[in-house]
Amino acid sequence: MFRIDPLSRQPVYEQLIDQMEKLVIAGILPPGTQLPSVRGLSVELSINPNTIQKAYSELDGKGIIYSVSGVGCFISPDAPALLKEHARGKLPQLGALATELVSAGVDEEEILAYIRDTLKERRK
Amino acid sequence: MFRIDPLSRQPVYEQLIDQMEKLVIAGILPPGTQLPSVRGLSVELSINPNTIQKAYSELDGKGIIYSVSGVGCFISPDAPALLKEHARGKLPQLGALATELVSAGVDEEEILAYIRDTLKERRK
Amino acid sequence: MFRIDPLSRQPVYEQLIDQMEKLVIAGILPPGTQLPSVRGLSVELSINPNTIQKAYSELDGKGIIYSVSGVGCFISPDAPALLKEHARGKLPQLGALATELVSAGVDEEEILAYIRDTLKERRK
Amino acid sequence: MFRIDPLSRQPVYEQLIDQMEKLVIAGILPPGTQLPSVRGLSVELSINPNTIQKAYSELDGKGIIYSVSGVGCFISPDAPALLKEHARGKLPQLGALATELVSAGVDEEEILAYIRDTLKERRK
DNA sequence: GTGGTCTAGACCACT
DNA sequence: GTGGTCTAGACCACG
Repeated sequence: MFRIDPLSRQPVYEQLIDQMEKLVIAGILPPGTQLPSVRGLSVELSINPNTIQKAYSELDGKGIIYSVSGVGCFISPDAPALLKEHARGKLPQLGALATELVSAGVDEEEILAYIRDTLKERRK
Repeated sequence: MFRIDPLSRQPVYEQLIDQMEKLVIAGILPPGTQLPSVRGLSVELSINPNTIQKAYSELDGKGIIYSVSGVGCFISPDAPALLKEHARGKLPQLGALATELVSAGVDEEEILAYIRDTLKERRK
Repeated sequence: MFRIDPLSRQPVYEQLIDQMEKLVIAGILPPGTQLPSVRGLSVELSINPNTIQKAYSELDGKGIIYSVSGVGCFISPDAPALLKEHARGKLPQLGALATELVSAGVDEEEILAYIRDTLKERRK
Repeated sequence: MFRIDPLSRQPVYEQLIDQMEKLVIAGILPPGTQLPSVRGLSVELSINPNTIQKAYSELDGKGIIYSVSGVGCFISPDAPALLKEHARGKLPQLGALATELVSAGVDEEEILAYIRDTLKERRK
């Protein structure tokens, strides 16, 4: 369910958070779904339980999941809304990247065409 | 010439590299230009000389600059070509970001319009 | 009779205790009243019997209720007195909270007015 | 500077957070102040560095402090405003406590008088 | 030196 | 069994 690259510069717990958020956005983890237990996931991914805990704890802090002590962790009802809200905030990041490419001599139309193609590919 | 934000999550030496590369791409630092000395830049930016050194040696490793012992560092003749090559490699990154936004419910047309506007703004 | 929020950070058994105590203070559960059986309450609230048991035994330890083997649990004659005694002990806690708010810049009069309003609301 | 009670039910890292916030509100730690280092504080309080780290990390997440890797942690410029904003949100908590006391038979005037006295004491 | 991440292993409270 | 906290000790990147 999760794929971790321990060699990545990105911390393991952040990889977990990112993947969890993508699964929620994709609707694969709808609100109310119970997440794998801290210990269970830790053996499955051969990662220390504390690292899983840290990821879950941050997601809890963001309101993406809620955890009931002694029971388990669950996707929060507000999770999809929160994440969609947050996504729109990444538009400037995209604009900056595009600007950087154009400055480097990549043609504007090429960029737009590339994005269109990528998204078309996605729809299949 | 350089603006460093010591509070940024991005390491100072990476900020130096990024800005140097942008200046080269913009043609402000054409090939052959001599760079400020490590010591000089360190006092100007009030940054540890080791940090400047690290940025310079990474740029050297990439072939963006070359250093002549006892004389100084200079922009490499291949620098613009190298950087433009490298920029095109970032297209997939842009596609991934766009895909992420669309998955989160941002409209495709909104994304393309945003990029067009950003680039139009840039041309002014 | 009881409302349990399993998502609350407060343990379920403590929620039970608090609500039981409030019912006693309010006079809804006068001394001598028999409490619901552990098993009965557990199915009614869909809660683990152990959790009910823990709440009852803590209340027993405080002297709020007493349990007669094979018969059931009952509100102790001293319960109202005990609880009122205990309530007065919370005054310092209230003072500390008020002090904290004032330190944070909340106006003293605003605090007193808020309390007056809250209590007036209660009397309705 | 900090007093930790390892026997308290409240986690050590939360005790640290609370005390830090109170010091900021009291103006003892104005914005820009550098906090004790993770390791330094850990030996001073004879607490594991990870626990200090967790406290700092949560304060960073809230925006109360910001941490510069390799340099240190500092009180954020927005810290006082953030905390004062948050404090006003505790008014309902105070109202609930007062209601509980009144239900238990404590006189309303006694409560108000107690608060007034506590605050008067504070001003000295 | 600094903050940040990770592992290993332990203990606790709750259900 | 669950999540949560804590300790001990290690390693990394940064300045």
